[in-house]
Amino acid sequence: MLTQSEENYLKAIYSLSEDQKEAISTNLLAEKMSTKPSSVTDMVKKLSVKKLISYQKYQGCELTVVGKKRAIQIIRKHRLWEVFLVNNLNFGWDEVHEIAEQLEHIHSSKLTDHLEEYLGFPKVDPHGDPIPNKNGVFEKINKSIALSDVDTAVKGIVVGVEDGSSGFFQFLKRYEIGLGTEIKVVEKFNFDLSVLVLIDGKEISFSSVVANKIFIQIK
Amino acid sequence: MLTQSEENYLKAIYSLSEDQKEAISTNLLAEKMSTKPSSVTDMVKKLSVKKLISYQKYQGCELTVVGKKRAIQIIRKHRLWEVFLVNNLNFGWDEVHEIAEQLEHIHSSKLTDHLEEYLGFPKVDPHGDPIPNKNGVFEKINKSIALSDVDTAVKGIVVGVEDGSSGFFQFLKRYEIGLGTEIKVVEKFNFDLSVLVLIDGKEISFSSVVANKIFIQIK
DNA sequence: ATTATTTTTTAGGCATGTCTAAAAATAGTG
DNA sequence: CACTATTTTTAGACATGCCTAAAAAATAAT
Ligand SMILES: [Mn+2]
Ligand SMILES: [Mn+2]
Ligand SMILES: [Mn+2]
Ligand SMILES: [Mn+2]
Repeated sequence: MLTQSEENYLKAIYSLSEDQKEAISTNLLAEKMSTKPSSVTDMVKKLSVKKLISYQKYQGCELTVVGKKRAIQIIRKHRLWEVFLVNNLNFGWDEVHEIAEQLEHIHSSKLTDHLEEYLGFPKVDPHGDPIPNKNGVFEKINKSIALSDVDTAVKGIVVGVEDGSSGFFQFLKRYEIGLGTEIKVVEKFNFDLSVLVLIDGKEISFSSVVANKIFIQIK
Repeated sequence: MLTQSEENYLKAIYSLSEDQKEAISTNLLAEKMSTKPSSVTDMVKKLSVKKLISYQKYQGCELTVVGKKRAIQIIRKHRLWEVFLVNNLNFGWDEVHEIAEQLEHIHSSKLTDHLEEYLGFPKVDPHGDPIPNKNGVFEKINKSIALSDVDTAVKGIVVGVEDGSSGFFQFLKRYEIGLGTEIKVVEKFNFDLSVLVLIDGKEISFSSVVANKIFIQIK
């Protein structure tokens, strides 16, 4: 049985591995976990002994096949609970992440599977992220593109946002942006990487920080 | 924010306080928590500093008003989740306790309240135990009586069972006993405190252990 | 190739929650 | 009222997960 901390490390390593093929460095993982590199070293040693990651001193770490499966199961639980909170308990999509961070650590595969069935085997969570099935399989249908990478004059609909701070969700709510919102890129400014977009007839300027976190699907 | 361990101690103290008016002794609490008296001493000191219990060396402990409220909120969550698991996720009443032991520690009063509403403000959990409302108020309608205390020839229907091991639930399932089952006490044996009962036309002998855990309502 | 910088690990410490063994306090008995 | 038995607390230890400060290794720069 893994501790919550161990599970959170596995999730973090998995998440970072999606962005890069190479091993995850101690410092990068420390950053992600909001902790100190020395703490990370302690933990990767432990996870390595448990064969959940491969780790060589000074060489960073990578999930083993078993470790990756564990990570995906935790993500599965996280996203299923988020669906439940939004669809059934009337939470906003901006309120569920923190609670799901707790619920993802409940140990009962039967619970997870029954919940999935109860929810009608959803394919994506409220933020547009795919939900792995019982066997850890999920489609990376996310051929979405960050607003910052969209060409001028191109439009699309929001299919995902990066799991971020509650401040970011507040921001989205303020501008009435959610899954399905249509956004058109009007102009891009190189000097500060900001993006001028058109939403529901209104022009809005997004900073590069925001433009990097909103993902749209074109056509 | 309380740790899971602290919350479990509060629950245990509350539970023991229902059976006795006096302060809860260190040994009794250790027994209930399946831990050692020395560990209990450590914890009661901590809870005392936090003003959740009153505690004087060698004199046992009692919940403060604040501590009692906390305990009741945890019980509220436990029972609401049990209702959800049985009513919505198709779990059997004998399978939900362990999972609820985990779910009761999720910190979000909004979640609890939304769940309660979603479930339709249930008054009792799947084991017949009352569910406190948002303000910690609940009716002790449990004028039920343990089988061991029922007089000979008296009959009633099962309205509750003591939260016990999964072995106990297996036992109940084997004899097809659930909420609503009619049981008649045929004879009581003083030499071993066993009870001979009649269920659905069949005579069964219950040990005193079992007779103490099944609660029926008469007439 | 040597020095400087950055990254990573080690060493030692702290808080939580548990344990065993021993000491202290309380309760029970004649 | 002493003496014993039980209960409870203390002392010291261990595992987990985190920290700071210092040492060691790897990487970059001169
Ligand atoms: Mn999330
Ligand atoms: Mn988490
Ligand atoms: Mn229960
Ligand atoms: Mn619990």
